[in-house]
Amino acid sequence: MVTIADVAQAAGVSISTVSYVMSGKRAISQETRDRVEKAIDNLGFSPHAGARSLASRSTNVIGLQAPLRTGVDVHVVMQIVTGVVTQARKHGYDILLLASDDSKALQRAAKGSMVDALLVMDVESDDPRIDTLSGLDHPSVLIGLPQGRRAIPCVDFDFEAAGWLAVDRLVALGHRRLALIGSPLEVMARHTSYADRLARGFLAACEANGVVGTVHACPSTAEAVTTVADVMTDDPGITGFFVHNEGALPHVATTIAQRGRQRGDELAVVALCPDDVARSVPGLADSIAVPAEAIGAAATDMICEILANGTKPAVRLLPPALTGDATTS
Amino acid sequence: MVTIADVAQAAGVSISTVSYVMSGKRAISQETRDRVEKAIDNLGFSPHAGARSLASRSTNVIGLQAPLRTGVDVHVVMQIVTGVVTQARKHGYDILLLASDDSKALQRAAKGSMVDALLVMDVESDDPRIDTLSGLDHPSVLIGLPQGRRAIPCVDFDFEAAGWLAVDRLVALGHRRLALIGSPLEVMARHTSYADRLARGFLAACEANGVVGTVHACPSTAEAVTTVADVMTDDPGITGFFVHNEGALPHVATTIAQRGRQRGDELAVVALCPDDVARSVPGLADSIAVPAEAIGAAATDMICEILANGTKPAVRLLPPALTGDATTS
DNA sequence: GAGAACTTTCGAAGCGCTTCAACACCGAGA
DNA sequence: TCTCGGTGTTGAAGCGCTTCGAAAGTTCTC
Repeated sequence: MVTIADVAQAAGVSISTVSYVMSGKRAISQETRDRVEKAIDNLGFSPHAGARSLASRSTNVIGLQAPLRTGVDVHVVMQIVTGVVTQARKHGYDILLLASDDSKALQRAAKGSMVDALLVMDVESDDPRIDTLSGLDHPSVLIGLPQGRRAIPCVDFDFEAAGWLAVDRLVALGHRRLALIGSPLEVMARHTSYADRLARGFLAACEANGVVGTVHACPSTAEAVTTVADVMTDDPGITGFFVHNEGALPHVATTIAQRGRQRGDELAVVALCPDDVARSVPGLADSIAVPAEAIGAAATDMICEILANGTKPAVRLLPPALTGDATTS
Repeated sequence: MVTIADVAQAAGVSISTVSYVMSGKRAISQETRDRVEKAIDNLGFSPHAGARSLASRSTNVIGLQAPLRTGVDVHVVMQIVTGVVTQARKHGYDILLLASDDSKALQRAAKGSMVDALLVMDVESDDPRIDTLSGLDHPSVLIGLPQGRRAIPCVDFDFEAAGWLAVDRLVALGHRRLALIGSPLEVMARHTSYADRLARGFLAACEANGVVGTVHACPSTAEAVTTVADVMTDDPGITGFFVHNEGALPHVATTIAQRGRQRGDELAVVALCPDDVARSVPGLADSIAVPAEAIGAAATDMICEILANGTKPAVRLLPPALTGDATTS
């Protein structure tokens, strides 16, 4: 193993000079700097992460607690993680993936000085982990938006605004009875933050626009077909659909298209999902993109800024935007 | 911050005694052990990961290079990662998620002493990373099965055997003309290890059984419908289908079921995908499970064993098994 | 009853790095 | 010429832990 001492010797300088060349925390003459950098390259030196973290009291690692269960929104989770990992590297950080989604895992990482900060995904309304995080002296950022006091900074997509946007679009297309085909029942039941916010925005917008809107839970499997069929049978007047359910989307879109053809109706579907998912569903005119990778990147930026400047807690919501036909019409 | 010195003082023993209590590397009397453990609990001590890795020259972290791109098989990737992370914790290891999928990332992690070992997913036939790994003095395991010399241990699902199993099943059901509806063209084109192996097993089994088998690339979007329709039109004699394409599966299954009803034919579909994906597709009688989480766990077990015992490189392929109706019939 | 053979505990030397205080050197101002 | 403020560099003191060699105490064995 090549150590900083080897580099120092090769460059004919002291150990501390090498350290200062690497960190840039003190002025070093160009000449010495060149010599040291050449020695580093020649020897293929890279500093020992553990030694560094011991001496500097920081690890350059961020802990990420991601919901690794298969289920709804695998694509979204994956893209958020990608965004986090990629952006973190740009700030010089690495990502430690925490195994379980409980408070213990967070404490273990923090108290063992394995990470400088924590990023937590899939937060529920009054998640016990929020208290845990407050008790830690490591900064943290939530990806999601819990209810109540917001002691911890949050980053998320603005699902409420997305609800409004979808309704506006459907109303502009002339639809007066709208349905939100949403997350599976269990997700709605446990009041997952985003499902709640989306429904709230959707319903408020319907009311503001003077149109009728209903919210329907929907399994994210092929059974979605039944759900949509039921909705359409129960109220044949519904002509505008807003779908937020990755797994169900293809089934739902197909079913609605078929029915529309059968009935000779002008039915419209606005989907809420990542752009590439939307593109894989044929005949989907309108969609609102969930900028999953951007969410991950934004959360990472925020935590890096906190680490760098010690800034205050904040909430950041990424605004929704229509893609597809709507943008060109 | 609570250090080992605080614990030692509280327990009235020396620092090394505390260390030995934690590591178990030397005999400590029950009495002292109790006292030390109580002190650890009381003070809420957890050792500093960096200090530990500096002194012990091992990090208890495994680097994982996962393909984080969205696309085919998100579920499979996610489940493998879950398997890795979960199993790693059982062995006392944490997972560092590498950002990019190139050799640089591997070297950075290894040479910076950030990890004890490396786990690499999504390996292609002659992947440059294999040479990189050989050059490192960190052990590594591939999740996948590259061609050629196998200097690095590999763990994967036995796709070739899965091809045989599917054919056996379809033949047993009386089908004499079979089609493999496989990965998207780009995956087949770059000769991704698993796609090749699956086709090889499928075709060999067809020949051995004296039946006709053809292999078809298939987009993993709704366009899969067209592909299957074409296949069925081109050769109406095909009655047995083997589908390995997560995204396409629901579309393919539906299309085949419809056609079967229209034509009054007994068509059969065997799917190759994780169990829960299979369950979400209605009317899917037979499926061969891709034990994605088990693959991740097995790879982790292997690397932990190498770390612990310095065992030799090996290849481990998890055998396929039928689930669904077939298991009960 | 003395030495061998354990068992249990401890002291101290690092592991490779960061960082502070201090030093050497330089040209500038008095 | 002497001092002063910079600038560039260094020595040494840790950071918190592991681990080796040895000491101290205990039990056997002949």
